[in-house]
Amino acid sequence: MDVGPQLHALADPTRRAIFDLVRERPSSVRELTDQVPISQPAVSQHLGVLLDAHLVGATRSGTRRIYRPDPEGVGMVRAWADTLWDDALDAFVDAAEIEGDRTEQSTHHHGASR
Amino acid sequence: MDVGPQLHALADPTRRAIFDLVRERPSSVRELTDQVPISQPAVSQHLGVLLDAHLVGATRSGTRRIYRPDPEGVGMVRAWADTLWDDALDAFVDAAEIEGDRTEQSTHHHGASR
DNA sequence: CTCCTACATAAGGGTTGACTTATGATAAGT
DNA sequence: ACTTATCATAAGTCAACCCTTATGTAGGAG
Repeated sequence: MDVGPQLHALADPTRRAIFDLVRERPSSVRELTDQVPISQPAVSQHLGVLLDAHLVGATRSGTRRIYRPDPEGVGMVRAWADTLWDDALDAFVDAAEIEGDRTEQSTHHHGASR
Repeated sequence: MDVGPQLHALADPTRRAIFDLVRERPSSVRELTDQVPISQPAVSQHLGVLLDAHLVGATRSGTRRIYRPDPEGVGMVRAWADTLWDDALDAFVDAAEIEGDRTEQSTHHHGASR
């Protein structure tokens, strides 16, 4: 599962702020621009990145475009984060062992835990 | 909860690859450098970013430094991702309602606030 | 039809970021 | 003590990125 586009999109603070606003309430570009200290084209560009990452979706309503969160991209991020958690938990157990064991390392003693 | 540093760190593909290697098995800088197509200083710089984000920790073993995953940063990412999931789910339900309701138009032309 | 609002795209500038080579610091081996 | 191996930091280069202003497209309203 490649979460590259999603992580890239969410790495930027401004873009994450816009994404949070969309999560609070589906909004038009105009509404979002009014709540963020950047220009309207900048907001549209950020929304484009979020759109490519399938983190938000758009539905047209007259001349306006209502952006809302997209479960697809969000679900990918959540699944990926859970994978991180599981592996990190194992590593944490290993680290606890090393904690009381780290004075005797000699050469190769890499006991992989999996 | 500010996951800015964590997301910034994990957004870069090379850095994410290094992080995955560390998760598979705690490793020295030398070992990581041998498995990635960049120079040793570049690897050290990436590890510095991951270290600042508390995504990895380091324990010294002689002249080597063994890097391993840090549950603190990883836990923050997981908790944040779960928040995203919950909120996105609610928003998804709301979006379903709006689907059959999107013609609503207020008579005022300037009342944009929550 | 004409005007106005909403949004997207294009082009340019300033900043951040990732990689390189060169060098310094520390610990182990001979 | 000298050398070797491991890792970090410094300085410089080049591409990616974010924001800006300017312009184009599309859909109501008069």
